[in-house]
Amino acid sequence: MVGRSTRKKRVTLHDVADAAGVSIATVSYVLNGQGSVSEEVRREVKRAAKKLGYRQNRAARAMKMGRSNILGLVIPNIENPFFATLAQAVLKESQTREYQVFFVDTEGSHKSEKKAMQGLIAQGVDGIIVFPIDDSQLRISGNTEVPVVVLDRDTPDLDLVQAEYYEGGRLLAAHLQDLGHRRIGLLEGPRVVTSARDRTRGLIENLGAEQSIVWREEHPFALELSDAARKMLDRDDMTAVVCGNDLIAIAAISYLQSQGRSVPGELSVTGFDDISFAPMVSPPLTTVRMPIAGMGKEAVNLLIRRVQSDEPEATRSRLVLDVDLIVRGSTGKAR
Amino acid sequence: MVGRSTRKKRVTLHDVADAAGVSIATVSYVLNGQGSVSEEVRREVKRAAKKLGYRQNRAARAMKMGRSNILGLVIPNIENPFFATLAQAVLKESQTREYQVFFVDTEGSHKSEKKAMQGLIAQGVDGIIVFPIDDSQLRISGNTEVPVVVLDRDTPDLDLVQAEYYEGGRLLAAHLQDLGHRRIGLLEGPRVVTSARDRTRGLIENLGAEQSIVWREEHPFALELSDAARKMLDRDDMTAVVCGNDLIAIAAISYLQSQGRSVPGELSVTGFDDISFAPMVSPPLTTVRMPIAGMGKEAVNLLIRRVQSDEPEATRSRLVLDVDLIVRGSTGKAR
DNA sequence: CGTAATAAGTGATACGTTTCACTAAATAAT
DNA sequence: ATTATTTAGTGAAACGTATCACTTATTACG
Repeated sequence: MVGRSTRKKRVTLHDVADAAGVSIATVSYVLNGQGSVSEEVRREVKRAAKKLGYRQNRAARAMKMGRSNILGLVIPNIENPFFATLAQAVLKESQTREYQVFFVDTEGSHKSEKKAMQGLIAQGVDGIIVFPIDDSQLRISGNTEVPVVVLDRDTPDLDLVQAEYYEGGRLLAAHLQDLGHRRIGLLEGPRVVTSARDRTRGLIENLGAEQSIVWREEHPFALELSDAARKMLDRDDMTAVVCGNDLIAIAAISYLQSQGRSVPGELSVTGFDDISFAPMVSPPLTTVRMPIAGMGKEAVNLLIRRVQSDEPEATRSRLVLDVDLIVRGSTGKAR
Repeated sequence: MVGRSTRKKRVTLHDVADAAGVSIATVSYVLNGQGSVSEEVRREVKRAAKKLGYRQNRAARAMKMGRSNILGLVIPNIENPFFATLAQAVLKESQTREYQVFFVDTEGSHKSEKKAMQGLIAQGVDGIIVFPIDDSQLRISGNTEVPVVVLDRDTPDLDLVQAEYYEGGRLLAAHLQDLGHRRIGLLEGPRVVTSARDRTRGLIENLGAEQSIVWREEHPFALELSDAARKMLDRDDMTAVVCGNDLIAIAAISYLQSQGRSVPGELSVTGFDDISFAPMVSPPLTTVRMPIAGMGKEAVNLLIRRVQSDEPEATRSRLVLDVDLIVRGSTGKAR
């Protein structure tokens, strides 16, 4: 029955100053570790602040400073485990750097993506990390008022963090060649997405002389298989199916099995990303591991550096991270 | 070459007032649709505001109003698709209600959960939605300064949104009985979590006379199977395994299959939640569908109502949503 | 000892809003 | 014609913080 909720008034610098018998300027200096103030007073102020339960009013601080210590994070779909992992990394790194983050899930809508960016700027974020839906409106932020770091999609003028997609495609080509696969079906990601195109290029340009793509079909990065994809998967002229990402691969395997076809006995299937579910499906997925967490972390670092340096004209950064081939059970010797 | 990035000064009410030849008070009234101002002036002000590209400074507004229009969302692990879906719903509903949300992933750490709540309050959020890791420190927010809505975990004094867990357990019991399963293994969720206990209770208290739990093992809500769990799954005295949630079920199926045991031929397996992957694993998962999105949405509504009504002593709400049994391929007749 | 430099601390201002209290003009009521 | 009411608009005071410019006391320097 002690502390009956909802204290009416918030404790302010003023209150602390009164309690400690000093000026509010001094309190401010102490709490920010600035100015010159004796050890004695410093201790007393800290004691008073703690005792009264003082908490900085961030809104006031943000207004005074012109900086909010808030970042914006815009992603297409948090239900995709890839983005979940990415978001987690971004949040974690932001946390340790003392930034809070406004999170927006555009659910794949361009309109919502645009609105999100606008909204975040209006809210006064210091910077934005965005994983665009596709390449179609890269210029969203052409003349934006805050620093922006773009993930995955190559964008003129903006800082970029991405991975070695081409190399990932190459690794898959090599792996399938080792296993003796000659006729390959391709369930590629949206062509309007740079990173999807790069994977495909990496694959195709590194196929062995005897290997070939017997069919290819564009498919969204989602768990629900399109009719066209099903039709392709029903074909019998391939021994391996390369999928644009793990979600597509998982859906494909599920469909193939439902049709009574064995993976990898009859067909090998590969994914891309290595999301957390990849090892848990049956059979476990052979895939290309993306440095997802690393991308998130680097994006935050890049952005904060940009936010804190006042020279906005610093040259644009472009960070490209390594990928690895992870061989699991969904690929095997070609029959 | 038109708008060379980084405008130095932000446009303020002052600028708009000057441009429109009125006072800043008038501008404020117009932009907020308040006060009494002639249609003529109103138009002129709006025109000026648009022309200058005025954007409200939320920090200043928040300071003046004592409200930020920001909510906090605290969840244990965004990589769990359950939480991803939940987060998505919360974000979406907040968006439409014109709130931004600070997102914190505690990654299962109690310390981080506590810190998150503190941090959010310090940041000046208007309210917090929290899905606690477990019941251990419900009192995190006993005498908090902002409204809090708790998801899933029953907490004294705080608004609550949850689902019919007990009923979910009952549905599973009935389903397994229909299929003739008599000897059931139980891979239950953490006992320290109310909702996990309720599922188990619902199951056990509604078993038929001839049914029994032949073993039970506590297991975290995660994709990685514990050694103890593996040991239990190796046993041969059960015909069905009931899992605390879908993640555990997916992991269990994966393990069983790797041991050469067939699901549902030899063993039936059930999950709980109906996450997006549930239908895509092989075999597709029989599970209890949680109204995940509904929970998120209701939580936001509850919280905003609480935030906007200044009577904090309103009686505590408790919202319990329905669940459904979803029968898929992972359960079959007992052998 | 006189002066310069340093240390410790304070008052006041500005950040961009919202809103209260007020004026001045116009209109309505008696 | 006087008074009361409404309408349109303004000035100024907060909100809580950070920090500049300043004072006073202390120490260092030659």
